[in-house]
Amino acid sequence: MNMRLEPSSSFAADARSYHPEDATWAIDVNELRKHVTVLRHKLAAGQSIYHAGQSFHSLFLVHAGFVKLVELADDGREQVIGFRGRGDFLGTESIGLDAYACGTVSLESGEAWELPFPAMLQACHQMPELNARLAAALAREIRTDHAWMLTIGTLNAEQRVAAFLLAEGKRCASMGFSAKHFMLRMRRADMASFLALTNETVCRVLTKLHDMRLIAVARREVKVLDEGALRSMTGQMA
Amino acid sequence: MNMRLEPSSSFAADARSYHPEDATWAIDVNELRKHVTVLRHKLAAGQSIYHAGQSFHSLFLVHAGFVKLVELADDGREQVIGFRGRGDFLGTESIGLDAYACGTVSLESGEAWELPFPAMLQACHQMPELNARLAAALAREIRTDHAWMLTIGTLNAEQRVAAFLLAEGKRCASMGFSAKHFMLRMRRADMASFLALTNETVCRVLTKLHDMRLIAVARREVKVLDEGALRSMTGQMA
DNA sequence: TTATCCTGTTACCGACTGTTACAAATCGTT
DNA sequence: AACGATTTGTAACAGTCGGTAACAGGATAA
Repeated sequence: MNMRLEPSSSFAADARSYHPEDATWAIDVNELRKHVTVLRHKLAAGQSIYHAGQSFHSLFLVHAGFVKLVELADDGREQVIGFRGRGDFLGTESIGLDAYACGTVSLESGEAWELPFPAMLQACHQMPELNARLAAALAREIRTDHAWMLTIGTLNAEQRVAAFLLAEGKRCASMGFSAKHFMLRMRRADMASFLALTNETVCRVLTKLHDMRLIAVARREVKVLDEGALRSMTGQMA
Repeated sequence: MNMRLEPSSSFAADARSYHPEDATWAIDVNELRKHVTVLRHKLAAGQSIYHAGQSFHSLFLVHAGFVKLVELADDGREQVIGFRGRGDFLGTESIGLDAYACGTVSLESGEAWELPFPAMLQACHQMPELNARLAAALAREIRTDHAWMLTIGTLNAEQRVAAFLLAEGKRCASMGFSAKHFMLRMRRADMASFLALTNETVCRVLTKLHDMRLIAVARREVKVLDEGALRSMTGQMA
C-alpha cells in the first residue's frame, strides 16, 4: 500500500462567510425571535440533542457543528438516516407526533437553537412567509431522502461512496470551505450505515479510489483529486 | 415447483368503509373546499399525474387508485421511491420548487383531487388546523421514507420482501380490506426497485416464501399464511 | 509515560445477489 | 382466435459484497 495523504497544515484558506439567509428556504431567525423564544444549547461531541421516544415539543436549528440522525428498530437494528450541519433543522420528522421518532448524535462540538414548536405554529400564523418556509424545508428534506434512495437503489458500493464524497464536498463548499479538501466528520461505520454498506466495504472502496488516484484519503481527511472522474462514476453531469 | 395459489372467488369479504377523517393527519376536504377550488381528475392505468420537470402549482390527494412515485437521474437511472393510495398526498416533495421533482405513474384506474398550492397556503392562513395538518403530513412522509431506509439498510432480500408484504397488508387493512389476502398493485420490477433489489431476486424470494408456506403467491395475488413468521423475520414485534 | 480503547485497515472466504438467458403465462389488440 | 408485447418465472453462472478475524494506528485516560 502506497503512502497516504500527509497531515496538511494549510486547510481551507478561502473560507467565505456563510449566509443562510441567501437561500429561499432559510428562516429569518431574527424575525422569528419576535414571536418565538429561541434557546441556545451547546453541544459536545457524542451528545444527543434528543432521543427517540423523548416527548416532542421543539424543533432545533443547527447553528454550528455536525449531527447524525439515527433511526432505530425495536430489535436493536440501527440505521444512519442522514447528517445535518449548520442551517439544517432537527426534529422535523417528528412533527405531529407526541414523541421524537429518531435519535440525534452530535459528532463534534457545536450549537443548536431550540424552537418550541407550538410557538412556531403560532408564529406561522403571524408570518405567512415562515409558514411557506417551513413547508419548503420539510419538502427539501423529503427530496434529499429521495435522492439518497436513488443513489442506494441504483449504484454499487464504489459509486455510492463516490457520490457521498461529492456530496460532502458540496456541503463544505456551501459553507465557504473547499469542496476538494475536507475532513469527514463521521466514522466509517456511520458512513457505511448511511450508504447501506459495511464498515469494511467503505474502507476497501476508499482505498481503491485512493489507489486509482481519484482521491487522497488518510483517516478522515479527504482530498478530491479527480472530481470529474468521481462525477462520471456516479452518473452526475458536469 | 409446487402448485401456486388458485384464482380465488371470495375476495376481501369483510371490507369496512374507509374513514380518513379518523386520522389526526388527515385533511377535512369539505372544510377545505370553502377556501380552495378542488379539481377532480380521473386516472387511467399507466397515466402520470405529473412529470418531473413540469411546473409545480398543485398538490394532489389520491381519492382512489394506486400510484407509484419515481425518482429519475440525469443519466436515465430510475428508482421507485414509494407507493401512494387513497388518502395520500402527491406533490408534497416539490413544495418550494418551481417544478415537480419526481414522476408519478398511476398503476390502476383511479381519481386524484387537485389542490392548487397557492390557494392551499392561503387556506392555511385562514385555517390554523390545516396548517398543522399539512406539516404533519409532510413529516409523516419523511418518517415513512426513514423507515424504508432502515429496512433497506439493515435487512437482506428475504427480509425486505417480507417487510414489504406486511406493509402492503397493513395498507389494505387500513382501507378496510383483508391484511392477509390482497393483490399487489405493482409489477415485480417496481417492487424490486423500491426494495433496492432486482426483479429476479424478488421472484426468487417470493417463491421461497411460498415454498416455506409463509405465503401463497400467484402472480399478483398474495395470501399471508404465517404472519407471525413474516414479522419475526423482519424483527417486528408482535 | 503506559495502558486501554476505539477506529480504521487489510486479507480471506463464501454466500447472497446481480447478470444473463430463455421459457411460460398473461394481457391487449387486431 | 391469433398475434405481439409485456410481465413473470426459472435456471446457471459470476461477482460483489458481507462476515470474520487479526492487526495497526491514534486517541484518551490514568
